[in-house]
Amino acid sequence: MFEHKQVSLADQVFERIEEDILSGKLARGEVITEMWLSQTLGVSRTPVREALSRLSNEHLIEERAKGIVVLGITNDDIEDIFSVRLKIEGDAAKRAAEKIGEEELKELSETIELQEFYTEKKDAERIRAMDSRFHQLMYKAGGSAIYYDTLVPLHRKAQRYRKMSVENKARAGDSLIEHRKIYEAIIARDGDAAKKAAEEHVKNAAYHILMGENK
Amino acid sequence: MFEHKQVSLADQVFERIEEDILSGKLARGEVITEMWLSQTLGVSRTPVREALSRLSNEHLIEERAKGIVVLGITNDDIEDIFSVRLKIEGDAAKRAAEKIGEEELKELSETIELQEFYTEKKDAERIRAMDSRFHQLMYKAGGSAIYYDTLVPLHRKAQRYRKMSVENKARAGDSLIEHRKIYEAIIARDGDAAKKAAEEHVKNAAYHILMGENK
DNA sequence: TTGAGTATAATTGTATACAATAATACAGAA
DNA sequence: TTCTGTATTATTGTATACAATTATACTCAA
Repeated sequence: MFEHKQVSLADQVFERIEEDILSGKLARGEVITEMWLSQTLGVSRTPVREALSRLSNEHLIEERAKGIVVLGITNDDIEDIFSVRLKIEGDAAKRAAEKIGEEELKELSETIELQEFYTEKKDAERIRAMDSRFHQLMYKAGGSAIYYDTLVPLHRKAQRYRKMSVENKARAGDSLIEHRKIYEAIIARDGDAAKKAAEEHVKNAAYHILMGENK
Repeated sequence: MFEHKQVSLADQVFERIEEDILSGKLARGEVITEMWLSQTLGVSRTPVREALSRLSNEHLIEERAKGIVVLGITNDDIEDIFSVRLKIEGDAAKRAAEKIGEEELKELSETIELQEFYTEKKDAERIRAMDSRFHQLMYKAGGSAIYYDTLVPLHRKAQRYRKMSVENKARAGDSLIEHRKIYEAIIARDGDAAKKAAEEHVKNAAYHILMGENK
């Protein structure tokens, strides 16, 4: 099924550092060096540099003359992310409903099955993975590289931000229900319903993550 | 003024290859290798790889097992780019009007002055540079890294696509007028007017670039 | 002729070595 | 003490060397 292409050290390093930044393990403002990362992670500077280059593109770090300063994301960033997603994710869903192929539909269905399974087992880590997979499949199914590339990093950042999004049981259950609703609209090839459901889903996720901050 | 930070070989290589891809010099589907680029450009593989990594992030190339395949962008991509920009660039302009600082305002003003100067001299290359600068300053002035990072690559791609956007004199003049209108709204701190002007500008650019294709 | 299997070579992924640069510490004078 | 200039050192930028992988070509048998 989900064929795993050879995952390079650079990829692993990227995932690891991104995770550490978004989860807050690497604090905003902290200054680190390539050598330190290289030694800590037990790889040479080459894959580290490649990972840092990507992180820099995504504005998660800033490469200074001497040392790398961790930027991470702020609550304001999260607000902006949902502000943007609110405006375009609906259209991505609509396109998905109109263009998705049989194979992708099957993958989407399987992803939801697994999400349900892990939600019952309360396996937060895998719930997150399925959430990512669902959204990425949906973005991809629309057939637009532009929408995909625009939305994927936004979703990644929002999802991993302090592990807030699907951490608690209530939200995990709601999220599953909302995914199902989007899926149903897509399989029915109902673009408008998919758009509406996706927008609702984004709105709820935004509400949860932003309100959750103040608890 | 516009302080030029040390520009690395990797940066130069990135610019060069991006330009070659977006202008069509490197054709869609073409397969190239790191070594070939390295020799052609007269640098080692290291900066080439760094540049390729970024290009890959932007979906302009695809790194295969053996060789790199040029993706570039299609007319459909251009449509999608304007579809997205149409939805969010207005808000970016609105935020700019609300949050811009004195220093940035001055830069914006100077950029328009220069754009006018180069438009009169019909210096297409520099007109493009000023167009980029204007938009990037506007995105930045809004104070949101998310909007900035989302919009900059979209604008870059649209602008360089086969050098269509500000190539002919008529569009260059209109573009200048539209920039002025956005600028006037921003300096008046009128968010709604800025939003409207920016949306109009995007709409006109889209019309020009998409209709221009069919001539 | 065609197909399978294997050897070869080309290409990428990673590590290391070297060069350039800039921040820091320190010394010395005012 | 405080400021300035210089030397040192830490860090990044680039090149090269090495390892691993995979596509391609070739050989040999059916």
